Order: sequence, then structure tokens, then C-alpha cells
Amino acid sequence: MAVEHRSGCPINLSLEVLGDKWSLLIIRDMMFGNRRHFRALLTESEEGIASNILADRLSRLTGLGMITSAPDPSHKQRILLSLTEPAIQLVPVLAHLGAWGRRHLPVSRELSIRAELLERGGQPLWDDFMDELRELHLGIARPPGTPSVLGQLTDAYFAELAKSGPHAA
Amino acid sequence: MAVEHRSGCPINLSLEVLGDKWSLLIIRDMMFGNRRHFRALLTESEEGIASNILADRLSRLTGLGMITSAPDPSHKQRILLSLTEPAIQLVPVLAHLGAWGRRHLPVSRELSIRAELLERGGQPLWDDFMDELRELHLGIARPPGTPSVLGQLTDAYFAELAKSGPHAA
DNA sequence: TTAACCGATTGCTTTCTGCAACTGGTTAGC
DNA sequence: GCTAACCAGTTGCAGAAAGCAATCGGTTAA
Repeated sequence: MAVEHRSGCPINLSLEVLGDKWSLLIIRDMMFGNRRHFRALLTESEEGIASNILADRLSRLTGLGMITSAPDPSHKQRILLSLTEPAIQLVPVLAHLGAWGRRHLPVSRELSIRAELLERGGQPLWDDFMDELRELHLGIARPPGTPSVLGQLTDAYFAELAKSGPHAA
Repeated sequence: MAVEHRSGCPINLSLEVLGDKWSLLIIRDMMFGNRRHFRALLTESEEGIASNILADRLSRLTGLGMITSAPDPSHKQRILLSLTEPAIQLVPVLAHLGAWGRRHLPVSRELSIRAELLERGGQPLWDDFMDELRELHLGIARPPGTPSVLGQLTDAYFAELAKSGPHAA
């Protein structure tokens, strides 16, 4: 039961949870792409994750308390995946990581527009987004009429897509 | 020469650089532990990195432009490692990652005091710290008399160490 | 009835990790 | 100048993990 840790350093412990090439991408897709079940994560993955790796990471992240899964009432076969509160609190980490990547690495314009908006919005926008994620994933209602951060980000992404590449119309 | 990228997403590209269990720990030790050469990183590593992994990551991070190396004038054999500007700009990412770990994972008190101070200080403290790192690693002087953030963090760490475990006096 | 879709699993090869021993050269103390 | 400690790595090997393609049994929609 007692898991082995390399050290009690917060950064090390965070890396023991998130320090691989796929876990954070899965969380990113659940957050920003609103992908909530296995097939969606598998086939809509920008980076092309393999099914066994996805299955492994989902069960790993579930065991670590980052994700929960529940049967989807509309499809008996479908399993609805949700982010937990700790995972939702990764929003600022992902925002900073995206901002850093945007500044120093060869990002594509379409895929970095969301990072740019998130960076410009800062902590207030992150707080709104986390509240929206709490509504979507934890069922914690927000005041009615609250604008959707996810909607804004998604709209901006599709607008960028339409600008450059309506190839695959 | 053209490196293969899985996608142009900022988060993905950041993970291609930093998404493993050791790279960020090496950068952390260079930043917060002021470890500037191979042996220091190897033997003072809290987590016990192996020498071949360390050698591999150092050359990898050097190739990626995160670290530079130069002969140490005082010891002919010694190589001085320095963080580059992109690596220094990881301070907010590490601060948030530490804050997240401190909140959700079983950290030890001694090793999390620095994360706590960094979180309390917020962006202004991070800016001061990055300026200090620019002085230490890039030779960009700061106004004389500026207090040392690294010193504050290190002092707080040793104070915590002394509180609980003066075992290995 | 049938074809598409659901969350996985299997078998396989390739790559990465972790450990320990070791290398050739440098420095500090005597 | 000798010796012991120290410097940045390298090598060899075993085991773990990644990546790929094909496949599984059950479910749903046409």
C-alpha cells in the first residue's frame, strides 16, 4: 500500500504523478477539448496516443485520484471520465507551461491561440475556468448566465483553424 | 536536423522538452540548490540520480538550449553548468508545480518550505529570483545591495532542517 | 441482421532506466 | 614527486516501459 517516493520534495512528488509524456496531455484533452471517454481521447488525440498507453494512464491517473470514471447512462458501454478537484487545480500549471512553450518552442498558431488567451486572462480567467470545470466534472453548479471560458477558447481555436486551414472542410 | 514533433501544441512541446522524471529535477537543483557541476548534481541529488542518466540529460538539455557548459577557471577538470534564459523563465512553472504538489501530495516539511515561500511571494518574488539567476548564470549584474532570494530560501530550508532533524549533525 | 462503435487486451519489437564497475585525466596534501 | 581523493563521464547488462498493430467480446444504431 505504502507507495515508494524518491523524496518528499513537492516538485519531485508532482513529477512522480505527472512527469511523463502522456499524463498531462490526457488531462489537457479532458480540460480544453472536453473529451470525456476513451474513444474520444484515443482518436481525437493530436499526438496519436496508443490504446494500451491510454488505458494504462487512465487507470494510473484514476488510482492516483486525478480522474474518476462512471458508467454513462445514455450508452451502456460508454464510461464517462471526470477530472477531480486536484486535477482541476492544475489549470495554472498548464497555463504557465503553455505560456512558456509558446515563448520558447516552435508552436503552431492554431494550437497556441488557447494558450495565448489563457495567458492574457491570467488568474481571474483561470479561476472562472476552474469553476466551469467544477460544474462540468464535479456537478457543482455556477450562477446561471455565467459565460463559458471553454466556449471562448474553443471558438477562438476554430476561428484560427478556419483562417489557415479549411483544407479538411 | 529537423526534429520530429508530435504536435505544435505549446503544452505538448513543453512536455517534449521537460516531460520526464529527471530533467526538471536537474533544473530545480541548479536553480534552488545552486549546483553548478556534474558531481554536485550527482552526489547531492535528493532523489539519487544515476550517473549515466545525469550525463544523458545534461547533454540533452544542452542540445535543447536549456543549459550551457563552460570550463571552470579554478579547476581545469571541472565544467561549470549554467541555466539559459529559457530555463530561468521556468521559475513560475516550478513555483506553481511546487504549490500544487504541496497542496495535494505527501510532501515533507523541510523540503516544502521553499515552495511555500515561493508561493507566498508570488510573481514579484519570482521576478526578483529570476533576476538573481540571470546574475548567477548569465553574468547580468543587478543593482548592488539587492537582497538574495536564493539566500532567503536556503536559510529557511536550513532553519527547517535544524528544527526537526539535527540527527546528522 | 449487420456494420460500426465501445473500452480495453495481447504479442511483439524497440527504447529507456537503473545499477555498478570502470576509465583517463586533475588536483590537493604530504 | 607520490599518493589518494576527486573530476566528468562511459560501458555492460538486466529489467521496465513505450510504441505499434491486430484483436477481443459486448453494445448500439441503421
